[in-house]
Amino acid sequence: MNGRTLVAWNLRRLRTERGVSQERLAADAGVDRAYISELERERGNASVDLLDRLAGVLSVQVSEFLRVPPTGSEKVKPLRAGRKPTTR
Amino acid sequence: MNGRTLVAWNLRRLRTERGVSQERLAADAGVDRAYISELERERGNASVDLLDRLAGVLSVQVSEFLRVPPTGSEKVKPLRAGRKPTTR
DNA sequence: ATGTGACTTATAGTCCGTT
DNA sequence: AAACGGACTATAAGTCACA
Repeated sequence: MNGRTLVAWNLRRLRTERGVSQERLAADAGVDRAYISELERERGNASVDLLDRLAGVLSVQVSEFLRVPPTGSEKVKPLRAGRKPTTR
Repeated sequence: MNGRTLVAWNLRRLRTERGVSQERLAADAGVDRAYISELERERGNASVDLLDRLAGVLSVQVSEFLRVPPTGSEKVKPLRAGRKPTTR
């Protein structure tokens, strides 16, 4: 998984986790809404400085953007038939 | 510690650990030698794609570049006078 | 609320050199 | 081998209108 994909994935994850819109995030970080959209679709190639600003707004470490997603979370894999998982 | 500083620190760390010159790393990653120098001195603001290429050459995950150095390794702090620390 | 295209401007990244 | 500068070129970053 390359860096650009990681950024896209994590950015969208962190943003939606917080229930904030691209518009809102963009405004808070002082970037353009269209660019956030591009980053989340892997069309933009963010600089470290930009990641820094976004990390600040989202209150996370910059490194969060390069975190590798746990296997199985990339595509929301359909569960294999069988015993229903116990609610942890 | 901001992203740019982390990249500078980790890039130099990973490169020197391997005993490779800026010139050599630059050539292998297909980037300019002068730019590697800038990155290590926090003057350059790398893009994620570039970090990707460097990570490839250095055989590490991209996230390595944003790893926070262990406390005490930033400046090679002079030891406080007193009991000599036991070799762990 | 997000995606996209067309456009501008700032800067990432190159290439030449010198110290 | 690395820091540093200047002049360049490619593209990140920002703006806007519209689907």
